[in-house]
Amino acid sequence: MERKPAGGAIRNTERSKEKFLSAVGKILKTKGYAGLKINDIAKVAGVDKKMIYTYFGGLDGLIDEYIRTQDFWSNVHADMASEPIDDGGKAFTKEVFLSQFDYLSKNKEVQKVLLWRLSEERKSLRKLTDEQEENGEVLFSQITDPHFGKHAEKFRAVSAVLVAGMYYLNMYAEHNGSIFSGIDLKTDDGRKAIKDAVSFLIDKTYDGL
Amino acid sequence: MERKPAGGAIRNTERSKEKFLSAVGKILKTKGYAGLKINDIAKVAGVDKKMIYTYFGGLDGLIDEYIRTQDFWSNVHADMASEPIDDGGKAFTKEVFLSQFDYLSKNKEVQKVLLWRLSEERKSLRKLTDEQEENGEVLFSQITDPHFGKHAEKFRAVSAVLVAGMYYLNMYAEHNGSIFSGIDLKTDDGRKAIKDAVSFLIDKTYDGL
DNA sequence: TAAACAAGACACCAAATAGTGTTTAAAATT
DNA sequence: AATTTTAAACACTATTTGGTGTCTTGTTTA
Repeated sequence: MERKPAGGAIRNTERSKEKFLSAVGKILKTKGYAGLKINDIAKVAGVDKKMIYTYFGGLDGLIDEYIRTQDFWSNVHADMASEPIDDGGKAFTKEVFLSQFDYLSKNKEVQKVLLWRLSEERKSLRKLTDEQEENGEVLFSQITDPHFGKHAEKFRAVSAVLVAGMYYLNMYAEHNGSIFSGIDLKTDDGRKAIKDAVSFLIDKTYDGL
Repeated sequence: MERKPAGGAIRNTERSKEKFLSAVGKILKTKGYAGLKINDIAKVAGVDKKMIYTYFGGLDGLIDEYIRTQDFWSNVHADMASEPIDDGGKAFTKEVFLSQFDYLSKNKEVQKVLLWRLSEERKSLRKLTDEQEENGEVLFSQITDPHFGKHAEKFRAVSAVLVAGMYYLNMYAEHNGSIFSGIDLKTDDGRKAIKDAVSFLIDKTYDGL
């Protein structure tokens, strides 16, 4: 019995699966999670929607597999210990936060995922959130908690506000008028002002805690 | 001709309009903007959906009127000059920011509007955003810009990050796992940690700019 | 009180949407 | 080469959705 996966030019399970998954990404990027209708996905993929049921058990299965297989935050947990840390992680924290900010502004897919997570309850998204939280936990418990000692939680709170702020501002720039607090988030100057502010606040936190 | 608006116990235009508008609010609060389907609104209102077309010209008209007639940010532009300002607006800014944070956590409707604005393009929502921006502009140009002089833009950038951060954290707490950077945003302690951090960052900004 | 008006109930249509049954033919197995 | 398997097209159903036409009857006006 045991049938080999189709490797032909016309019928090919793996290739069709890929087409579906990439169609999900394409639609998510352009229309957001609300645009993930099964008919449209099939149309974009160029494969009959029936296959979504046979391959993934349905729309939910496909979407969950998409979320599971994408590595949205690959940039972050990249190189933790590239350089020795002797400043309590100040430079490293700045680097992580600011590169996060730029990464997000470029990557519309991740922006949509952020929005998605705020809008819809979904196990696979929750898992994504938990993993991200675990990831951050490494930075805190390994590097900044030891440095800040009894003020460790305060630093975490500052981080929360800064990261959350950068998340929101990026989503805002994409969808709203782009001007927030009089700063044009779509210009390089505006974005630099935000990054300088974050940098400044990190400095002050390291100085003043 | 000139017919008086129906004031009967059974048929009453104004009352029905109100029912529709309040149904929109109720659904928005519980299910978010995606739940604003015309059939469901009519069901919640207890009035035939046909009336939505005759009164508001359709679903969009109803929704726009809802947005127009609600005063989501009434708490903010309340009392600008309650006390004399001699600290460059430090106390006032803190007060505005922190009360904003608490207000948002209590008011689910406004949370949904924030999310809505990030998700859907809509003139009436855009207008809301612009009005809010104009409102903030008063605080900046009247109070903080003069105080910070050439660093005025830097303070605006800091404000942007802090306000955006508080927006995001409130939405996050409502929908996601509630723990962000190791801080439980649903507990009083966690929320206090965030507020302390914001307060701390404002202090440092006033000290250090 | 009778006539005119309009609120709104009810039934209907059309489009979009998720999901399934049947058939075809491409590719693997024998 | 014949047979079996199954990828995938096609056609279909059911449900949800927005939107409209018609008729009844409460309410206002004359």
